[in-house]
Amino acid sequence: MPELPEVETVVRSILPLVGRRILGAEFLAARILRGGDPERMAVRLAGRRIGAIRRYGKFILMSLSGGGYLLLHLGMTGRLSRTGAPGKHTHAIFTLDRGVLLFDDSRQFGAIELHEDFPARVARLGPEPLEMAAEDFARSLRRHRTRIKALLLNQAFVRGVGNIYADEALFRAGIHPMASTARLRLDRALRLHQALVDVLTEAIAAGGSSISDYVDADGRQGFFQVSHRVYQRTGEPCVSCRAAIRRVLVAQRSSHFCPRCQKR
DNA sequence: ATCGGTACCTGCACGC
DNA sequence: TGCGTGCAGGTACCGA
Repeated sequence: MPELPEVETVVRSILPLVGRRILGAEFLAARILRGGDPERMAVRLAGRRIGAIRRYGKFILMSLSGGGYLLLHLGMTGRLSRTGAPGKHTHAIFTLDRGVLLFDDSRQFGAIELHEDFPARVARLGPEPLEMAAEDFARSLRRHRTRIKALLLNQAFVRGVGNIYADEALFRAGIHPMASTARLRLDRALRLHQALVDVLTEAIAAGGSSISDYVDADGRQGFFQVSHRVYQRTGEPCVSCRAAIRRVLVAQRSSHFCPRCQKR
């Protein structure tokens, strides 16, 4: 589900939680805590107030009173909800002084962590693509030796790009997903940066892509999926040249591209 | 230090 | 109807 635009939309939908106090927390699936102890974590959370809520790539970071951070990752199928009742895949229930926050995740790839210091795994992420200068993006890109699709998915290169927006940006830039980064000419690298900025900006404005069941914390769907030009359009005509969209595996991930418009 | 492959989990669509 | 297969927005870990 959630890449940068979806997580950004979710974060905006939970901004009303800033200033709320956590009265209690209940964790129903220990796996989501990644080794953390449910009981101890609940005790440590109780009584703390939610401060700033920020997105770092695909991570959601809430600062807490008394120092420390609650770190959330939605994985593939994670959802936050401020409304509705706990269901089959509800793994965490935060009871607040006003309202509630539920964490649902059918595939359990998501994570909830409590850190007393700024989390190292967040500090290790690459820059935000929307805050990065085009020249820095191009320079960094050409230092790597891999296929461009794999690099876009590498969160240490830029943070927040996932399978949908990698494919969509590559299409807009006319670059084949298997193109070699080291041999990509400067003008094409700069064009890719612009394509990435454009597609992410448009997707945020659309509230993200709702592929199967993605919704924000208020249950609202995104509608950028109707603007996808290649992602999951295998066999359909290219919006630009009518050639059939193809699908190949790059770094074990489906990659959708136009064989005529996108060059290596 | 980097890279590709695999594992982790559940649900769904599809063909037989 | 049921069963097997392949696929799905994610990251972490392994060995090369």
